[in-house]
Amino acid sequence: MAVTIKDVARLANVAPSTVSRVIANSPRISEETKRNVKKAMEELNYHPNLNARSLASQSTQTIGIVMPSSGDVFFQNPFFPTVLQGISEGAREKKYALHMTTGKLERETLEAVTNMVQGKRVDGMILLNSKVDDKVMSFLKKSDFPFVLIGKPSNQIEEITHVDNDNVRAMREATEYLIERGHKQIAFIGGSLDLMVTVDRLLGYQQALMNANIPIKNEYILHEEFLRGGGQEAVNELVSLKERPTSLVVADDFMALGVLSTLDELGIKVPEEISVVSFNNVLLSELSKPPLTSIDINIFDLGYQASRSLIQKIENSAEPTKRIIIPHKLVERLSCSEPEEKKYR
Amino acid sequence: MAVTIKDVARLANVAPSTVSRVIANSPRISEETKRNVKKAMEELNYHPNLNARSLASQSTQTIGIVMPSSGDVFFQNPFFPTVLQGISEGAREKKYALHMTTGKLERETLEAVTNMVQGKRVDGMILLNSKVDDKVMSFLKKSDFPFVLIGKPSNQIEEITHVDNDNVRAMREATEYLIERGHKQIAFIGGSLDLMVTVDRLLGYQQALMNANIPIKNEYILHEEFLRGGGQEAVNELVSLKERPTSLVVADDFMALGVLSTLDELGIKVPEEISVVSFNNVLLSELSKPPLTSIDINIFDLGYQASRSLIQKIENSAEPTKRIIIPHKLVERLSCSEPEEKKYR
DNA sequence: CTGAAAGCGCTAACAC
DNA sequence: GTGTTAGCGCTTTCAG
Repeated sequence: MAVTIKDVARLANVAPSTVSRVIANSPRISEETKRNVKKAMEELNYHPNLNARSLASQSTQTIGIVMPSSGDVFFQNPFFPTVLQGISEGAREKKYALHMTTGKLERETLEAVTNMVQGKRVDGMILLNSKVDDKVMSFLKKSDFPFVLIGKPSNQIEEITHVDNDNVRAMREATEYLIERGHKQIAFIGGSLDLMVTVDRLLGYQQALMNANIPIKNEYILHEEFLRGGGQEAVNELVSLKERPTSLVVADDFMALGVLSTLDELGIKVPEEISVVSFNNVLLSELSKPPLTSIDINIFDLGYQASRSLIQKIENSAEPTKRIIIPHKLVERLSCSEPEEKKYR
Repeated sequence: MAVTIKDVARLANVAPSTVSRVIANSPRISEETKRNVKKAMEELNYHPNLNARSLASQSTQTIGIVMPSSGDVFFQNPFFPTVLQGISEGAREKKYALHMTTGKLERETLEAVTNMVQGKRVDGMILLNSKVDDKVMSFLKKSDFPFVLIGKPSNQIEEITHVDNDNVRAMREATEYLIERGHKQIAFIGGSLDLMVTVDRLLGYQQALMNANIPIKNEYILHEEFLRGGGQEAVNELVSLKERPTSLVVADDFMALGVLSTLDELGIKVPEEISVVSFNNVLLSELSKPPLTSIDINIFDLGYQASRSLIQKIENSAEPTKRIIIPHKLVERLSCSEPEEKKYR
């Protein structure tokens, strides 16, 4: 059996509770005994049993994450590891660990979450995919269990702490960027309308067009899977239109990559014939041909702020509900045509 | 306070131990009481406290993972999420959860691992990056704690269960593929020699050349970071050689992407002037221009088999040490020139 | 087949 | 400042 607090206590000639206090770094312990106890711990190579500690103290110093179900396309997208990296860094700084489960079906996922929450395995949860009518979220809400959402909740916005970008504005700016470059036929390639991020971006797109008095055409608005395949299909539809768009806003770099490669196969030149602005600015947007002009949404920060604010909430239950907006930035590369003025200079 | 086993026991009119037996699905409990107890659990919405259970039973049903330190380039590479997905799926099937920590420095990582192992947070560990002289690994070995390595250990191969590809053969085949296509000036762009995967692949490369009686030139062998930046630098070095190589084997698709884009900038055509074979076959190898011929090493399976064999080891400590070799496969695309015969046909 | 009781290793009142 | 003691909620002998 492993070395316990009692062994340490015996060796240091103190009571177990004193050892416990030393671990917790209680202020009302004399420096001397602290030293003694620490020496004893070293000597025995003592490490606290975290299960026992969690059981007694009702806290785990662990954050739970609902991963996209294995097999989910989300895994393929660089978004996931990056946001995880951010979460992980925020947790590490506060000495929290990460605990994750997957479920294939929504039912399984819910069960896994219930287990880890009711089973007291974690002190709080970070949710990644804010679906409309999310069972996991309503469970957490009902249980009054600390959680934060990355993305935007579909309802009860004011009552759910979440970390998000201003996707409406971001997409408006992306679209305006194209409008400034003289484009009027701008198509939108987004993900599923079940996702709030798509809803917001579509809205931003429409706002930009309206502000510029450009009519909104339904055949220019496409919804595809957040994956490269989506990009290909979308392009095929768009180029067969009689009024072919001269530019595209694409909701994800990965999709944009599919778009680019399909356009290339069709012999359509970017940016000469079609301009493309995409989202996320993951590494590969720099390596594509041409390099993609992309909105950097600071994915890492999304995760980082999520774990920080979750930990705040865990450690202070009076912490108010918050909405944290992570700034975005348009990164210009070579996938868009130059504005008219420049051309004629 | 949450509902406990006692509440269930009271409602079902049995002893707490009986409830416990029902949870464990003990065979020596009458069907009737089982039903009664289960009904009571439902009624009270009972969920076992996993910390208490772990404390009493000395098992956690969770697997620990050492993540690459946040900030590590490894995170950027699609390898990581894919292997994680495999691990996660293997764990899910056996109802194991995942627990992860990061450390920035090796010291921090070791401490985190020590905490989770000695702290009894996990039943076993999966290690991802087999470095030469790995402290974490020697700690686990010394503690006689179940773990499996993804990759190849730098020593004590026979004593460490690991899941790996046959990287020597894989790279030999990649190189032979180029030789068959008439190439004699073949350069090798790999990662750091601290990584066993690089050592193996370099060996395979050299074997192929030797078998074909092609002299091995040191200036054709480059080691760069496993990231796109690496690819760019490597190309710059290689093209400035007076005997410029006609083909490249690249240890990673991401690097290969950097290679491709640099070659493009230099106006060097692939595959006409230089052929490229790369490794991993991640999604983007299909989307590059030209699409990359790449060795698919089944990253998902690497993770999947790792968690499966870890769980076997956890559940049966007599389980022998194993070496699991995941098959690879060369996926032909368009980044290599055709063999001579074909050209003249 | 089921119950009683002794821990698992730690924390947190409550004493002194 | 430090010790004593009673749990945290579960599993697991040992009886019967």
